Amino acid sequence: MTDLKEEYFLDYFEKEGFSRRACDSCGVFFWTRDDSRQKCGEAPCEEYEFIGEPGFNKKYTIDEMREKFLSFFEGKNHERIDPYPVAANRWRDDVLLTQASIYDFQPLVTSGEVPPPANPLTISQPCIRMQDIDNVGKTGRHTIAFEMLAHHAFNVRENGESELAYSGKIYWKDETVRYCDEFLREMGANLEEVVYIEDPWVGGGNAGPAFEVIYRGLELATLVFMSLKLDPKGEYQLKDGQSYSPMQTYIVDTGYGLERWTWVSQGTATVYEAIYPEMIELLIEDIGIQHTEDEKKLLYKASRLAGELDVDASETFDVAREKIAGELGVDKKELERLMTPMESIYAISDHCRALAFMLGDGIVPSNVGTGYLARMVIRRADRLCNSTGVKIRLEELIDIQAEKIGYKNRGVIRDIVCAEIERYAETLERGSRKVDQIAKDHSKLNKPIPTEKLIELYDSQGIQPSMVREIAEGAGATVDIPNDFYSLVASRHEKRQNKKQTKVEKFKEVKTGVHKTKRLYYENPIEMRFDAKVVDVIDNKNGSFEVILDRTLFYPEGGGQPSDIGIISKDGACVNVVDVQIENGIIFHSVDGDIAVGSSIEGEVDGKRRTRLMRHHTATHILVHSARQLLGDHIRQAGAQKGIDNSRVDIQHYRKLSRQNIRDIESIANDIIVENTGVKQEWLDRHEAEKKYGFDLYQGGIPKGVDIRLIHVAEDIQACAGTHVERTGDIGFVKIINTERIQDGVERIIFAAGDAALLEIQKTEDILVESANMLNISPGEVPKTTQRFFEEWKERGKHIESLRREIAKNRGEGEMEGIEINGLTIVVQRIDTSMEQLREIANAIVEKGKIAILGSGEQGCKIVVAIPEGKNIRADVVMKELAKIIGGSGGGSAEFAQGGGPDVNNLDLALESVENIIVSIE
RNA sequence: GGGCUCAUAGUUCAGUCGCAGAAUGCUCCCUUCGCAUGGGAGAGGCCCCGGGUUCAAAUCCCGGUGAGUCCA
Repeated sequence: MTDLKEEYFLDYFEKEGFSRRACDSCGVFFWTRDDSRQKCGEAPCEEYEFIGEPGFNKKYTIDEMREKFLSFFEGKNHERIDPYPVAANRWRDDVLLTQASIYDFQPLVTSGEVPPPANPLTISQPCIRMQDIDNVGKTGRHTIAFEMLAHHAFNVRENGESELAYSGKIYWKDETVRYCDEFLREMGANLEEVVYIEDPWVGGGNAGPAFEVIYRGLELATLVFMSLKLDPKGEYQLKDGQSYSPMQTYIVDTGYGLERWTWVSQGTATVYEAIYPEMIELLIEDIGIQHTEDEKKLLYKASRLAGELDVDASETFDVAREKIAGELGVDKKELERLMTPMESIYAISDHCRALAFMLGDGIVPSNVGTGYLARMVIRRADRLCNSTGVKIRLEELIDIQAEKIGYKNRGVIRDIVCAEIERYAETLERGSRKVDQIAKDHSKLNKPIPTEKLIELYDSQGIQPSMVREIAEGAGATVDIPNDFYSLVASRHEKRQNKKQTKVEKFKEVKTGVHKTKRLYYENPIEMRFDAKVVDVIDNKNGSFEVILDRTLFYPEGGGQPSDIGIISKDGACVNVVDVQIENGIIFHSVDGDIAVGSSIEGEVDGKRRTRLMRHHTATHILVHSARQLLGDHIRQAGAQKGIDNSRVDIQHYRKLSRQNIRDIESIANDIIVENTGVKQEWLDRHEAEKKYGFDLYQGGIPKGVDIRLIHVAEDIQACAGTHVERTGDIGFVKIINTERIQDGVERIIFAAGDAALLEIQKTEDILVESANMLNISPGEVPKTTQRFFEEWKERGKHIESLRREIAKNRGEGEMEGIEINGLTIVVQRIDTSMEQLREIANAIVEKGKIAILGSGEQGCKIVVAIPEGKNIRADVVMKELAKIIGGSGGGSAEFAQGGGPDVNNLDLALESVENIIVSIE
């Protein structure tokens, strides 16, 4: 086992006269030009030294700094790349948000499968990191939204396998550190004060040596040399306790914090004041904060000290704040009064910028995935605005940031925020009613609201414990919020089951020499017959075989399109193709009979089925495109499944689709079909495609490979591997059958196209006609008549009810003779009628001051016992005795009991026993 | 993707095997010049849908639908 120590001894350091030292304070190793340096230089080992004393030769705005960096590296032969969306799940499915520039190139570029868009390259990548959300505004340096300035170089080892998509060495550690020094020098930094800390980097299955670049207390950049991959047998053991071995590729992964560089150049008290001064000013004015000169000075000093705050390290903000107050010699309460609103303003500014990025890149608030993260941030910002007294509406604040970034979909962003705030207000309203109820209950009992209840309220209603306390105190109940509240919530979720589906390695035994199958279905999508040679056959030993052909028209399952089926025949004998799969470019035909390797065969695809699938596939593209035209650019496919009879496609949208929306989407889609435009396919280099059409290409998943296949339908372009009709008119027409909301922010559209659509319409029409026939009316009259019938039905129900009551009353008041037992008048009767009727009659008898014991032999055997108030006998006790006789049971209150049993034959016997029972009870 | 909670009068909710309830709104009457208010009477329910258990289900169990929410 080795560590990475020798990796840090660079020729560049030697040449430049750096020396390696260990920090007196924290013990880490670092490199410096200053022989007298004792400490690593990073907070908390040292204070921020640039506050009040800008560290560069000029103050930069965030935009100027970005441009400075990118053009610097362009000057060093790097190509400038456009930023990727912050929603990383638009091109990779293992993460939700973009958290670093290297995310843009994972996993396909870093593994060497796909070449980088340029090499070397430079980029300013917007990122969102939710991990630090609690620190935002308080530490002076944390933000959830930031831009990572970066330059990357993708290298391949000399003995690297030739099959990788790029090759050779661009540059490695010495050049990377030199670039960093040069850029710092150009900015006017004092290189004597720059420190390179050794800090091995580990993440996402990769690792490598890395430097943290520290200048005047602040980490300005991280230079990562990704060169290792997770390997249980690897020779390097790193800080995560895992073993790593060298990768075929080795990659320069740098990250320069745009906001921090801007901050150092300005020397403001916090990073926030450097990056969005206009917004902070706007908010201060809106809230109406006016600080005296003394207060300003105090805040300034406090901000500087706050750099040491870090919830991970210090126990709580409370403790840290006390320390600051002590150091400044002011009252903690007074300090809080000044700082809290400012901290809120900083956090609001940051959250709004994060939301502008998220919503601008098409994230729709939801209860799952990135949408959930967006929802959390919106709610947090909304709470901050309310508690701080911000009067400007949140959507306006977000819009300011969105405008600055330059998003075009600002109308939609505002609408999303409005909808989300509205919804949150409803949730809070609902929640506070619930809490109020609970609080009242507990204050009556004089008990505190238990923690268990708090957790349930948070988990299932989304009510913050602090809100529970607020409401509860108003209602006179007490609440104890445990310090580890959120970990208690987490432990409630811990019992997760890790049922990872391991893909059956069914095709493993295929010899490596087999070539990729030639895919004829792309060239001839309407051809259904073809000739081919059998390349290999796998016997599944259960009567089925996997046949590999040199070429095929059979479409393998993929992209939500089921596989083709059909037949393969040889000399008149044929086998059925029941399933088709693709693995590494080799297509496997699952058949129900053996065929000799090397034989020439004729294949025939089930054309009717395939035609329907193609229609549905093209219709899917058209529907998504139509929804996009109608509702906005945030509409994105969130999943799809093509079928034979109908298909479904899920789209992202922040409001429930209205009936009108559905009709509009339908008509736009059918207009495209009537136009009968051509459906074109195009193979394009993936980076070129992304550049040309954006990441909206990847609606139906992210394809593999260097070249990707694009499908053009009208103005719509999507990366897609499926089979399509040749012209939109071939679809016939498309009909939306139903829509449902499968998650917040995701609507499922179920539709049919062509003859399948006709069948679906006929089906619903049949239902209507059948209904109409039953009512003896024409279909057009169904709604009106049904309405009338329903009203009448209710009316009659009520009428019958009142008649029954009247009958019961009459019977109860009638000539029914009671028997006298121990001074009680008891009416014992068998009336074979419903339970309801028995009850009514019994009630009427009770009204007269008599006891009623009534039995019915209808639907089994029922008995009701009713006793007027004040009689010294319990109805439920009598009932129990009677029930025994009829083999059942019963119960109720002292005044009214019901029961029954299966033995109808014993009913009369039971009623005859009443006298004995009552006597025995007494 | 996983977990939790909820569904009852127009609305907000209580009820938790045994007669379908409250508050509010609505209609009418009384009080009042009128408004606010106060008093009285009344209408308003496939207790979300479908199965099961039970003598008996709004209530318990299973499935579905719809809504809310937490986590990855």
